[in-house]
Amino acid sequence: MAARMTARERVRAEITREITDIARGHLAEHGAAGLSLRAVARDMGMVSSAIYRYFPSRDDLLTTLIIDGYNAIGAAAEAAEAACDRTDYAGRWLAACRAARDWAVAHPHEYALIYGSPVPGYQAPADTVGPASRTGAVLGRVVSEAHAAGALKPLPAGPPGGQRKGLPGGQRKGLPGGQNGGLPGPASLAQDAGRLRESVMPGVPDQVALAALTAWAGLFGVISFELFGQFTNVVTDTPAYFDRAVSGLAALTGLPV
Amino acid sequence: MAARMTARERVRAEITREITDIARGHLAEHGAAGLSLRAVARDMGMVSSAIYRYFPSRDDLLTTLIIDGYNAIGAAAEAAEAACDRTDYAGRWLAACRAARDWAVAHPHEYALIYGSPVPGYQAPADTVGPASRTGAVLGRVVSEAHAAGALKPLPAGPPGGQRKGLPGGQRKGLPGGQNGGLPGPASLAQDAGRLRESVMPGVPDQVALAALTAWAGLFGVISFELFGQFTNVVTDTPAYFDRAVSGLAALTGLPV
DNA sequence: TGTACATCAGTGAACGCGCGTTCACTGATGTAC
DNA sequence: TGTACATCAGTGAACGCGCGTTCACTGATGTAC
Repeated sequence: MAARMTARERVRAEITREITDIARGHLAEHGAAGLSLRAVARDMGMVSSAIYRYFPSRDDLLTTLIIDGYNAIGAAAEAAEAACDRTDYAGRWLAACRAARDWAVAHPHEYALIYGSPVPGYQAPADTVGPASRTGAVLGRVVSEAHAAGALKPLPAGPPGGQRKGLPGGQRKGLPGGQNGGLPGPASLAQDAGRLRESVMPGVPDQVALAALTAWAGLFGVISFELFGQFTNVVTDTPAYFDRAVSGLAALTGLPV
Repeated sequence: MAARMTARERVRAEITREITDIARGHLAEHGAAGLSLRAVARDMGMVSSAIYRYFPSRDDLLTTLIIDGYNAIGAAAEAAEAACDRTDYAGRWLAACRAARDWAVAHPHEYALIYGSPVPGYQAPADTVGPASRTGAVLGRVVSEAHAAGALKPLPAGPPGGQRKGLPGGQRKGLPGGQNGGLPGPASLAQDAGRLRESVMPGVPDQVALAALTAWAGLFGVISFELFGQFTNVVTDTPAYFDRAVSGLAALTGLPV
């Protein structure tokens, strides 16, 4: 990216990009588990060992693809949201969600790589967490700005005491008891909500933060169901259904839909 | 299962079960893409070609595991829901959701096999669709029985005309125009809702059917986020958060939470 | 500007591994008379 | 109850394939003086 680059450096950057592009193509054909350095090398017209000048191992190539994927879907959501009227909070929410879905539909295997089953034997390094949070951060910003502007509808109060009445047969696994002074659910949830407030949703109440978290997970549930085939023979007009679904999810947070 | 079985048939059933059990174990260690007939045969103390007496190909073994997985999570949800007071609709919903999550947490790789990224190169045959719908059917039954009993809160009316106002830049892909007489979204969605009514949610209004669909997708979004690592460093008390989340999703349908 | 040396990209062979599937075969178990 | 034949489970060898990674190497490109 720096202006001063030797010819060698420029060629190196170019070839690195070419490798990741070809790897993305293979991802689309054979999935993450089928991504092979040898196959990429073949498509590059190189001998397989030459790839090791650019990526020290297959997992490093995968990591690059994962980070690129998170950045791409995050950037799409950011750009769509940024193009909206600042006071149209529901519009901003919807735009971000649509952008995420559009990217996913256009790049189903990259989507599966980042939001699908973990790749067996692969451990995501710490560099992925920043990019991974971009899309959620967009959604969080919309909610917290709506809250700051007083544009959120009030939510119905949560269940008193936080923990629901038990089921017959008591099949809920107990929480590690007691360290929050007898109200295990709420205290720990308040901590989680506090962390969300600090990172992506400044100023919002616990309830709103947790609802936004659910809306975020729900968004990707809907996208995954569409892409992974659960909606086959169930939803035919997926774009129309998607708009409905994410409007419903937005309502969980109090956004005026 | 029939009472009359020859010794040979019983042995065959037993060994078939043993193969799937071992295969499930391998799934847990190496993921779906790493499931190998040879490895299963090794663990059985058989030569690899012997497996072909029981499964004609690797894909058939995978199909069996997929069907078993759907049946297992569906049966868990059914049993938990059946144990509840029939008029406690929110309790029935929560019980089914918790059972689904508990099963998923206990069988993460089987869960990934059925609700994660599609296995590359594998095409799910028609036998999977029945079992695949069991969990959703439980949730749908709760909602439709609650509706029949008049226990659902009324939902706010959907957006008039169904289709939201466009985004700046008009990035929505157009629906194939016109065949529903100018209101593309709602008419097609009404069809989808009608199909849901016929299959799993008799008697409910379109809006409720679509909301239940979103709640269903949202449930698995939350489970997937937990299992696939998206909640790492975000949610610490996952059981407590899960209860909150699925209560929120239930509210989308009008269930009294 | 020219030369000597260091750095780097790419080669080609090899290591050691695992995979799905086919095939002709041996024995054991079941069935019909 | 006993025998002849058919069915089936499991064997062992083989086919043809692909994989990640290492290593000593050749040339080309860059750098320091």
